[in-house]
Amino acid sequence: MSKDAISNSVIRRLPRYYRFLGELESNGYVRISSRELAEKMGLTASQIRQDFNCFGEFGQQGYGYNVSGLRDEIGKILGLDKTTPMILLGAGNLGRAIASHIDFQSKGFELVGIFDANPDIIGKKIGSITVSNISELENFCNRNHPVSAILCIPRDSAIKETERLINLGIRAFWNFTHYDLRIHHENIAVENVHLGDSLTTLSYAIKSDYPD
Amino acid sequence: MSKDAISNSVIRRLPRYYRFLGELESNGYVRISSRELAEKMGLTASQIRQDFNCFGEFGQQGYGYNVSGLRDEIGKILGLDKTTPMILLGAGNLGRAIASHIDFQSKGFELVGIFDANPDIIGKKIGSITVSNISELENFCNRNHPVSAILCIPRDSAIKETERLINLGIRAFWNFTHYDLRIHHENIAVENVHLGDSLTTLSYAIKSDYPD
DNA sequence: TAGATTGTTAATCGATTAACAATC
DNA sequence: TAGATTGTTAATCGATTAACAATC
Repeated sequence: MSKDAISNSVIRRLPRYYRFLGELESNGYVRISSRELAEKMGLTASQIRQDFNCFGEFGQQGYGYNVSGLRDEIGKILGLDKTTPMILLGAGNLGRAIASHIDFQSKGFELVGIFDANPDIIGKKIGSITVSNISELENFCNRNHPVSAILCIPRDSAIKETERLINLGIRAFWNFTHYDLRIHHENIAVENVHLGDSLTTLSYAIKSDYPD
Repeated sequence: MSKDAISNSVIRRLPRYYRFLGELESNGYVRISSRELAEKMGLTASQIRQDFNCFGEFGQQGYGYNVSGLRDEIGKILGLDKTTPMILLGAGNLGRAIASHIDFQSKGFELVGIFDANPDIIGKKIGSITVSNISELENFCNRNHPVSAILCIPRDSAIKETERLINLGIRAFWNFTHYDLRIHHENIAVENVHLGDSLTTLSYAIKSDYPD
């Protein structure tokens, strides 16, 4: 908002830059040129310089970029320097796996609550969090003010629960439902993850290679 | 290969068309115009017609598209009319969730084997499949000839296991490892899924909205 | 200073949108 | 036949790449 709107293509590359710079840092790199980074990432040096220049001048002519300095800058742009409370709806197979597999802290979030409707699951612990009855959502949100939510619930309940969550102050959705969330409210962010679409793309890749 | 190469942007939209057409079909739609489909999907009618015309003439002037006919055509393009055997490496939280959560059949695959190195997991059942010791991989592949693999293994073993799988005839990877697989062999397909990057993007969206 | 590499402008490429003749 | 909507060409827009002057 402060600068001209950054294009979506650039934003989507930032997490990958952040990851690569982290690896370089662990491997002892102190500086890196756009040319060398491009080689490692399979991009062009031009693109890398254009991307970084959307946000400011992070490099130094004749030297390149300071690896850890650049990583920190990108981390700040991505908002990884602050964490935001997040809740999970749906503690089935996928929900449980997400809750235990993802490193929320390093992605700018903190998982603070897990909710489900199934009595067999309510009360069980996932990591350090006890699964609550989804009817507790109102109480919980009024007390703890989470601003983001993961949706691992059945497709059919997605629309209804989304509306409910928006009314409770949720402003960002990480959606694993088999349903394309398209929010018409202002200032609400949605990241749809369609694992099925991803696998389907692989089917195309493998089968169109070897025509019969 | 038969036609001029289809651009990646088009391919990535096909699974979504396929999903929407399936829903329309369930809801009793027989025909649909590009204009109406565009509205429902949040695209332009132009784009939809351009996309479909990459593969042939699926519509009829003055009428539009036959919903189930069009869906079948796209299914065939995506290779969903045949299934291909797939194995899973790594039966931790995420691997188990993928194995039980994904409908492989409808995506053109059949899950035929699950492998892990952890003795606590080997021998356990996930759905109808018993987890095998990863040392059995050679035997299994020589007997069953899977052509695709899901990687839910730790980052560090990804490179080594990928090489091993390629030698065993695997031609497509669905990669959940925190590592960008870039295969230099010909005719090997990779679909990298970076859940962490997806969540990181959401951090950006939510935090850049409200500058401090 | 000379060499290296950025920041940035200009050129190219590809993808999306608009327009319309063909045709059901 | 008249109306609707496709298939397809042309125009626009945006993203990537190339080039180079600025500068460390």
